[in-house]
Amino acid sequence: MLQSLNNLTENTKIEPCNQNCSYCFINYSEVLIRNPLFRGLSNNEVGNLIRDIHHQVKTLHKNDILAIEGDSLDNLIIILEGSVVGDMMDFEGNILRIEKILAGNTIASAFIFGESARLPVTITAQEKTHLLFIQKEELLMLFTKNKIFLKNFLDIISDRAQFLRKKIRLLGLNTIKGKIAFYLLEMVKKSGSQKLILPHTQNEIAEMFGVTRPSVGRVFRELHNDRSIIANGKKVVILDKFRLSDLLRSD
Amino acid sequence: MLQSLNNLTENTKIEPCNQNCSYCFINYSEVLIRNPLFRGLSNNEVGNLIRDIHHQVKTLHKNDILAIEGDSLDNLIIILEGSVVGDMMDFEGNILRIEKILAGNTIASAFIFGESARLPVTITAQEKTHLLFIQKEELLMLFTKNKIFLKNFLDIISDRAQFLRKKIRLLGLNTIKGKIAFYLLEMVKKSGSQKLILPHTQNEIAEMFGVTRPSVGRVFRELHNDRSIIANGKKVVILDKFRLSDLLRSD
DNA sequence: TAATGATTGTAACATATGTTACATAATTTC
DNA sequence: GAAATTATGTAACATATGTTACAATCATTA
Repeated sequence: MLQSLNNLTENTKIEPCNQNCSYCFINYSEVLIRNPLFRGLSNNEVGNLIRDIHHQVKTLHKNDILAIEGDSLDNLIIILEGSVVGDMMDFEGNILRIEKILAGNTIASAFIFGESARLPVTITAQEKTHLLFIQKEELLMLFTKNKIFLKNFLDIISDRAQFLRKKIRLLGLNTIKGKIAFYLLEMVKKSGSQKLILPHTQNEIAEMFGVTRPSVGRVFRELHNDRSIIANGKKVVILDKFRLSDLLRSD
Repeated sequence: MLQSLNNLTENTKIEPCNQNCSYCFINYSEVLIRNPLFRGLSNNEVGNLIRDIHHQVKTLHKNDILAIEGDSLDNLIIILEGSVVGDMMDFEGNILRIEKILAGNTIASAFIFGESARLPVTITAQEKTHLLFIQKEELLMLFTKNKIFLKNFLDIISDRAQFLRKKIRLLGLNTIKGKIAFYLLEMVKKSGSQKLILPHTQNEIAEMFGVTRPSVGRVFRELHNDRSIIANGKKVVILDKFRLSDLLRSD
């Protein structure tokens, strides 16, 4: 942990780009083009947008901590390569994992403005990760220069709000069994199959919902015993999708 | 309930304004001026902004339902007078009260854009309420015309995101005792006194946190018994603020 | 003011979840 | 491939919370 913080100081120093940087455009244009922030803009337009602003690139190594929940947030942060996770933690060490964020997405974009712009979560790199930073003021300038860019940003923010809404609903209205049912149904949706190899350990699932690992195991056992699923470690076969849906106290 | 829906159809019909409406400006400029959306703009500028766009005013009576969670959201909605509450409900009738919103504020502003712009909560009037609607497309136009307006909107959205973040933290990392402690400490902060007359029934508090009313009563009793508070109906005296803080698994 | 409805207090019991500990199996590292 | 580490399964017990019910008190209405 202390070592990670040291790494942060030494190896993740911001590399400022100059005014007409082509490094980012050449190296990351593919990623940026795919970013929802630039949807509907041509390569040329994206290039111009980036070149016109002061941007910075930062590299994180696996397990590096970019910032702590509550740190001030003055930039839009785009993941160029790699992935990070966002966690909430309390002083007893309990972890609530909010999200894993992949390359091509932005970090905490809904939190950049406001009377006190602070990071909602602690950001940790899951692997070697490259991040592009755009200062808030530059961002505002881009909004006035390009309406599509502005609309894209607003769309992203509202999608993020929907994500937070879903989280609140899940945490506020569901039992652990409901939460696991939600998780399994999401995995089915993602993989398009009732036969799953879960991409998370029970511990990770527990962190997603702010519960304990043995409780996660217990719920899997109960679902197995009442024939909603066949559970064998990470291998899960969904037997009764409707019964899972019924566990989910949704709309 | 059915009666409320009928009321919605008959008495809350949108009153469209014409192109140069001065009705809204004359009647609601005081409220609008105070709205964070118009912060830093002169009366003149606010008047011009409103007059230039197609806006509508809608009236709700007490207990009228404006819209159901999941309904499509095509407008920015500003509360001119009155107040509403936003609730999430599941199919078993459990209610999670997200917020009471007062005049001078906007409803679900963070959710207006996005790939599927939908209301995050069911909106119910607490009293007779006047709402101003600005269509999404008009809003976008206003952003390009007035940078201050755009910045204000972005600030509001980020404040809303912070609100949602806090909600998630509270729901995901706290026991009922922690949630009540949070509630009491918030009331102390609002009133500036350790002697409180709570503005909510136990049932309302239960809805705020998605728990049951007897559990709320139990927690009050336990806090009373361990001398953190003196609780006598809605009258609460905080005896040990630090012990309450300790119950709150916060940062 | 009396009646009615809403709120609060609380008990007994049931259910859900956390805690702790240990054994076994699976995966990763050297 | 062996050793070390991590993940999973699970039990026993403790604690937190929900459910149901009823009595007492308070607030509102006629």
